[in-house]
Amino acid sequence: MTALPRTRLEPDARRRQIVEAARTLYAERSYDDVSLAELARAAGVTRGLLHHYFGSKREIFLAVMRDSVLMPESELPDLLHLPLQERVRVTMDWILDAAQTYGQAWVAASGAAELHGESDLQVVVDEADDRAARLVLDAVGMPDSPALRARLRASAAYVKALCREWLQRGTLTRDDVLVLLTAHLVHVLEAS
Amino acid sequence: MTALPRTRLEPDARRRQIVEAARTLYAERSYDDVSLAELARAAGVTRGLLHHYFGSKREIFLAVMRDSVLMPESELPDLLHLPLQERVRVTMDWILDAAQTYGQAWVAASGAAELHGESDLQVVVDEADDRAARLVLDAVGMPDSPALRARLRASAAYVKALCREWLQRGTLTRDDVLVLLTAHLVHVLEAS
DNA sequence: CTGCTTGTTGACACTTTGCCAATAGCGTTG
DNA sequence: CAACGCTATTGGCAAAGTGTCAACAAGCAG
Repeated sequence: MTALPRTRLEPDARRRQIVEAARTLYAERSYDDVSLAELARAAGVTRGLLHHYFGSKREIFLAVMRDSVLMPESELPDLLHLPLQERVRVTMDWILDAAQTYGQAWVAASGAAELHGESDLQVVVDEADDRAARLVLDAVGMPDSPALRARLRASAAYVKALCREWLQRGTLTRDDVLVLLTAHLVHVLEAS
Repeated sequence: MTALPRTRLEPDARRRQIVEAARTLYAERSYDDVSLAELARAAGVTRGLLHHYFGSKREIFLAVMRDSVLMPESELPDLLHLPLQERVRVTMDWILDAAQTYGQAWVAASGAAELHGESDLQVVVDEADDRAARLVLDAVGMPDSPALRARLRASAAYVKALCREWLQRGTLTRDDVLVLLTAHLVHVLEAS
């Protein structure tokens, strides 16, 4: 191994680079199949640096999750002139697009659990679901409230599970999912 | 450490004993916080034996999950004389009881994910959801079909997410959950 | 009592994580 | 332009963990 010239980066840039390399590895292999040594090699740095920036292996993993699990920012047009049913349908349609395009990790995050008490990962996923709930409320133009948010957080799990049936198992079509979700959300939102 | 007398057990009994000890530990601490050394101590055996029976640490974890994640067998009375809405409500009521009594792990298994490709844990949870789907179909007396099962598997994620809001966060009441679930499932089952 | 089957152990080899003092980019200053 | 200082980066050490295997012994059969 010929010693490479060591290059100095801004902390932010380095962090991003590491997270990016980690995301690539974690996309195909599981958490404990990927060692820090391998991750360091893939990122082009040494193990010491990983600890310097993230403190622990787990923390790197969580950093990857934190931004894999978030939905992209909504750029929906103003829908307030449409009836509720239609607002919901358009919003869900947008979400399904997002799931198909960016959401491999987001969708995958629904199923199995590294459960057991308040898992650190659980916290990350919960936060993401809460954001998704607010996003939907904003898109359909309904007032926020704790009770409604709780219902929508639970619905987020349903959305992800349906997307998994559609994208990973092929047991449902995109249209199946859209129809189910629209009806479901209309009901949840109207019951408030 | 005074050497304990070594006792010889039937393989099945030993396996159960180990899984039981592991479940207790995993109930409070996460997968990689619990070492095999500690697990062996808790089970009253040596590390070598753990590997002898399960082959790897991961396999022990999965064994614990496999029987934590299953719902108990249904012992519902025959509901076929009732209207669909009522059949669903009784079934959901029974599921909520089960969740409250046995289902800490089952509920927890909804949220965060040890995701990434086809995780081994994902497979276990999927299998459990599929069983739950069949259980519901049987209880409400509807014919099985791949499309309907797919919908119900996705609904299983929704059920668990609602139970988490109820049991772990306290953001919904048991009755909230029951009402939401009954309406949801009636809709899913009728749309077939 | 002797021998056999097989559940069980203890030690060894290897991998991995975490830690820390030493090194060296790169911008700043005189 | 040369010396300096800040700090990003490295390399090696120590502790802990997992997996493997040959040897040991509990309980049963003859």
